[in-house]
Amino acid sequence: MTGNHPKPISPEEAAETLRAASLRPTRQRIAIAERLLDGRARHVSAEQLRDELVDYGQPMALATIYNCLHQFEEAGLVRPVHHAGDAVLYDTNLCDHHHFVDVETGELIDIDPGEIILPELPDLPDGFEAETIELTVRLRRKS
Amino acid sequence: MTGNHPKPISPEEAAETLRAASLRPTRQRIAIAERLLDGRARHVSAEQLRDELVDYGQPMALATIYNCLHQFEEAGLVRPVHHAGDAVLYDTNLCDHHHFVDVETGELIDIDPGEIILPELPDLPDGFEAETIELTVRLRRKS
DNA sequence: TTACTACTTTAGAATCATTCTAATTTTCTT
DNA sequence: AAGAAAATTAGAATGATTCTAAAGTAGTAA
Repeated sequence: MTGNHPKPISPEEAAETLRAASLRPTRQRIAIAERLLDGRARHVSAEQLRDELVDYGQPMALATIYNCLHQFEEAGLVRPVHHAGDAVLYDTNLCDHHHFVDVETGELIDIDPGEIILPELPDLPDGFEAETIELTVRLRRKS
Repeated sequence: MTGNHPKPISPEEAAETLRAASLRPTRQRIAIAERLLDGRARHVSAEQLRDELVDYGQPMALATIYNCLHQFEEAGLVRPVHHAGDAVLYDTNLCDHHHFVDVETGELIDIDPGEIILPELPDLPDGFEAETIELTVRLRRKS
């Protein structure tokens, strides 16, 4: 329902967000939170994030990045998107929203939420509840 | 638009379908076509298909299965679905349709097409054309 | 602060789906 | 039946992700 943080985040804010999520504010988690939870809608892979952390002066083990992304996911701070063939992308936009996918590059583009009126939820199979609903429009570059 | 074959397929029909798609009707491709193009809506991974082919008495190299699935895909005989984390599933239902995804198992269930009225396509980014549009409803088993 | 315990990070090995390679086999055409 | 082109194959290679076990760090209580 809600979920945009439209402003950048300081290390202190990052630590606070982590504590609120019951995650110890370690150096590594703070650095990642600063990068990802600044309110911009982004789609990053673990490897892209690693490169970004290197540039930012906070290199860390890839395993740590995977660990943190999973913990952030469980805490509801990011959301995985599995569309393109290869790597999972982590989406920092927590609002229900939709994606264009460039089928050639795997790149994701958010669809302006104002543009889409979702249909009503179909009847769900018994014993299940809906977690997310997402429209995906696969795009190909015109030749 | 169209695409359901609501009846089983014989080796001869399979060969014919392959020829129509400019694919040589080899033993392996025929065996796969018989399994996949019988009109049932299915979602199979390469490994599941291999197991099925073993049961069917037509074991073949996994590389061949991947090759064939790609060729079938290019020929428009099956469609890949990339939702669950791990393996790509090949969908034998070529009609535009939508999926429930069990987030725990990765299993796909077709959504009854009558249940969904798709919204209008949003404005596409310049230079792109839409290839497919798909709604995904992620489900979690109620506790 | 100190000491303790639980939690984190880490490098590197392991895994799993998928792709590649180079050699062998099969199909199609003559 | 023979030759050329295409397909299949086993096994190696790749790439994303996960696991493991050891070393480091944070929170806590005295």
